[in-house]
Amino acid sequence: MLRLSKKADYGLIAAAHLAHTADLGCCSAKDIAETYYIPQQLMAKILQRLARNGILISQQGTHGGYSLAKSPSEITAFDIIDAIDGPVQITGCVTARGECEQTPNCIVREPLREVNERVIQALSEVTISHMSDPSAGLVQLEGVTS
Amino acid sequence: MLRLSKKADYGLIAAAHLAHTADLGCCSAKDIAETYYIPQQLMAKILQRLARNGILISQQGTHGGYSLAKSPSEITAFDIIDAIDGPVQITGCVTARGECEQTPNCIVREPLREVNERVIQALSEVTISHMSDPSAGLVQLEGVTS
DNA sequence: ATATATCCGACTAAATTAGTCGGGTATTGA
DNA sequence: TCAATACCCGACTAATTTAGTCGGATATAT
Repeated sequence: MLRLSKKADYGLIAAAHLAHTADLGCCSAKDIAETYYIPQQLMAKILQRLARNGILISQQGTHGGYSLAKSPSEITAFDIIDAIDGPVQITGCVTARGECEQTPNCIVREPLREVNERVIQALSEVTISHMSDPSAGLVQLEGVTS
Repeated sequence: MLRLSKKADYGLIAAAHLAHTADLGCCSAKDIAETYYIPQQLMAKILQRLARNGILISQQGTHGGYSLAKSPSEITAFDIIDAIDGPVQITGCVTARGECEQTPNCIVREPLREVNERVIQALSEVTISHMSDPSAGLVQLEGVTS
């Protein structure tokens, strides 16, 4: 249904939360999980992955936790989704070799590759600062129905 | 992984195929399925759904089959994906009421709603004629790193 | 009539995603 | 030093979604 995974959703929420509370020092996985009613261990796993991808900085030990590795305006929705869900690729065959052997005469590949890039572009235009400050909307779109 | 379903893929392929072969009269589900090595009954189901959504016209009987209901340039990738996979919504809560009860303080909803509209826009800009004629590329994008 | 097609809901199978478990390491503070 | 807290991480199970099948119906051209 062309929907983000829950994990990616949780990751975005967590990043926005960390941007919100940046001045209070770091937050633990537990803190964030409890705030948004997300399973603790799952939240932990997601934050670990974001840390491994250089999006968050982790601090171990008693008063440890996570904080953003960069300024909220330098972290995009794409970064987070890509880190958690793996590469964004609308169709299986946008880059892959070896998937479409059955359909060597595939006629939709190239146009969809371009769509894919546009989707990535859209995701890259939304930063965490957009998310932590709802009033900072994106450029207005015109005439998109549904 | 933010990927289209196979059904949607098959639907796009079928529509592009029908655009290609429009002058030869209609194609049966069997024809298309065999050409692209797609399970016949599955292809049939997909085409039925596209017909129900007014994207294809069906003709029953011995030399029946499907043909496009409109000109290839008037049918978009969005139309097909929407018909097959249901509404395009990146996050569960972009429109829904009653999903985010747990996270009433959700801070990512609005920015993601805007991203969602951009995705829809990107999908709406690709028509079947783009797909059936690979040389007719989209407007070039600049500087999107994958 | 019969062969070929669409039509459609219900079902099973496969794959993916969500979430859990268990055992580990680092850091702080009593 | 020791206990408490928190990150780290792979492997596992459960839930959900997607893919594909089955069976029986209707329409239509020859």
